[in-house]
Amino acid sequence: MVENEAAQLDAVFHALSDATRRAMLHTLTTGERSVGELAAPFSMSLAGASKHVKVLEGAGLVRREIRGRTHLCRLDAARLAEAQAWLRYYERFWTSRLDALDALLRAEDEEMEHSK
Amino acid sequence: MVENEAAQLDAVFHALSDATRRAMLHTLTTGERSVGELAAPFSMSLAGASKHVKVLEGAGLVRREIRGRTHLCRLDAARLAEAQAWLRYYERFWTSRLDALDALLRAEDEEMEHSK
DNA sequence: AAAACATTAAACCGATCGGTTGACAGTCAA
DNA sequence: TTGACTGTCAACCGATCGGTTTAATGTTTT
Repeated sequence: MVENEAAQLDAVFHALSDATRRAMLHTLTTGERSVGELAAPFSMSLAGASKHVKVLEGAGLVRREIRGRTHLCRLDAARLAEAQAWLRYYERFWTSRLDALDALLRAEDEEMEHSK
Repeated sequence: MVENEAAQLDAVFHALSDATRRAMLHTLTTGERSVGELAAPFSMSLAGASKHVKVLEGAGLVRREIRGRTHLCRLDAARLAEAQAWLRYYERFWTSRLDALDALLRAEDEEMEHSK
């Protein structure tokens, strides 16, 4: 479905860029759901919701188990972990202010250490 | 530009769903860059790259300072932090060692499924 | 066998996307 | 002042998006 690493992230971030799909993922954190159950909260045709589920599945965020006439969906968070790993690289650019404060405090500690 | 919280996430995740824009963000981690400098690595018209920068700016990931005839861009990671905060809610679905093992085994199953 | 149910498939719609080209505007240097 | 430079804007293109409706597929119930 998705070949390389970049395309993987493309698919995951694109899947997450829609509020309906994010809500579906949130629902799935409380347990597995059929497509119909996932669709219920939205004022949208079932076919429309089904396409959202397919996007989530295509991004690897949801796995589907066909059981009789219902399709049971459950969350697969591994790809979310990859997305977070990507974001983690940028953590230092918003924790830097805290880091700077930390460094400042440590320098003060050291100074006090020297002067005592 | 972006009103509510959901639309905010929409914009950020959408901005991140393109490899060119992700690469631009990565470049900006090493310091500020003009639009031309951001565009240089890509075989793409300047106007095309300029539109990517605008998407990043619209999502609040980049701030721009117009300085003479060049537009200096720098990373603004606060919105990335919000995206990560969203993802953090899902951490418990992959941080468990059992979950990780489970995911691994399922991935192997899937691979065998594809190769048969 | 027939009817009800759960879901996808296909065709279609307008909007947006990622990209181009060409014209334009502001700034700097000769 | 005349160019060169940096960047945006506007119009356009084909592809994809999010959504619909209608039809079809397969499953369960009666």
